[in-house]
Amino acid sequence: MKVSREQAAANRERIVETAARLFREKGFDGIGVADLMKSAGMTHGGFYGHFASKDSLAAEACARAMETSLLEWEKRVAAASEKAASEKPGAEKTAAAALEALVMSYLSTAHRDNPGKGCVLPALASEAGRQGGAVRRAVTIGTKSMIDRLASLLPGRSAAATRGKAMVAIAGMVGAIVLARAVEDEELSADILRSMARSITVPHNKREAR
Amino acid sequence: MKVSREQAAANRERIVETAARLFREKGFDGIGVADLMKSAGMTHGGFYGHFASKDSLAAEACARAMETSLLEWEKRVAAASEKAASEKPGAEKTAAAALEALVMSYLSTAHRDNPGKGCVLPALASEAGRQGGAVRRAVTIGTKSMIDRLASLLPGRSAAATRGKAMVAIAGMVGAIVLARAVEDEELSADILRSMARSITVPHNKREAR
DNA sequence: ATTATCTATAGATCTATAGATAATGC
DNA sequence: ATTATCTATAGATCTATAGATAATGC
Repeated sequence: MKVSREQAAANRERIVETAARLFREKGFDGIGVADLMKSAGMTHGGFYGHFASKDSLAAEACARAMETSLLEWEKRVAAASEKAASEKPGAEKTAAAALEALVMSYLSTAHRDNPGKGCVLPALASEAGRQGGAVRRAVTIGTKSMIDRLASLLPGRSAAATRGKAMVAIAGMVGAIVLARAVEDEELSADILRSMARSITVPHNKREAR
Repeated sequence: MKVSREQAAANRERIVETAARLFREKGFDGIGVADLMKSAGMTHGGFYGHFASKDSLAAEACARAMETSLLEWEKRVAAASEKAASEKPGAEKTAAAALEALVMSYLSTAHRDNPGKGCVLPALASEAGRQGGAVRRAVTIGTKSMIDRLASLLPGRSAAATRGKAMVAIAGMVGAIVLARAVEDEELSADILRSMARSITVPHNKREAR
């Protein structure tokens, strides 16, 4: 079963992508190397030709998943910005529209119900804290990027204030998805997502008007 | 091998308490029955005289941990209320003081650094979503109680609005602790906690004044 | 107080599964 | 990259027994 160099690279890639999905779905301890490889269409033994250990794959899969999420954010921001800019002018309005698009998609039931395709933080963050250094570093980098990206869309009097708002928003979104997934009560779950979305996107001076 | 009936009940109790701590520290899959029993001062074999399975213990430990946390909330609220009532009158001020005490303690570095003694939600929620029904039910009940308790301390024009605020607060606090624990950057970690505490306790019309 | 029974625990063991390695094949 | 295998560990079960509890007898 000799494979070309490209084929081997593609296989490795497939392992990483599969792991990124399955770890988010089942947790680091919820899926084994054998099942992982099976899902990627290979057999158990081949794994160690690509990775030093399961831990090492975990770190890479984490980093990958965070990068992918951020790329999706960019796409969403670009789409919403373009749409908003053509409708009503003003950089402020455009940023607000992009922020709203991002938040609504993050706090959707679709995201809640598909952890394998969603953000790493609500799926794995509590386990990541107990994981090895490489995983934690990936999470740290990804979290910072997300804070920065959100901050760029938020209004604020100072850079520090804006960054603070961004941290509050990210933590709120992560916590809302975590709780919405944990709770065994559809109504409550949806309510948590809705309340959080409202608190981030609706300016406070307009809050009661809605 | 000495066992009175009371001793046996005390042993069971110790297993539950030990599990409540170790599951929060290491995750459901991070600690085995043998090590658990060792930590509780017994040997592996005795476990199944007390519990049907590890799962069954997990559910009980979860429920216990949430109940304990809520009792601690009550103590903190009582202490802060008493202090506030003696200083400046008004039910509103008292509630605000109690809320602040609760939030500051939840979002402290002490809580962040001691998951074994802290809230179940940031410690286990992402895993709980994948756990059996009994664990999820315990988490659901606990989460609702926390929302209700927070709502009772928050101002709001309507019951629904207040409840929404409480959900936002809980999700924000859970997310902040989760991120603060996951991130490998002390400054960022502390900043997340601080920003979240500020966003919950400081009224928006006074936000910039600080 | 003595005897019989019950039961919580220790210690050994079983079975399944996990991560990892070695041998094999193309 | 496959297949077979190794080693460690996990949850769970089994057996024996110390010591508690209950029944019996004086």
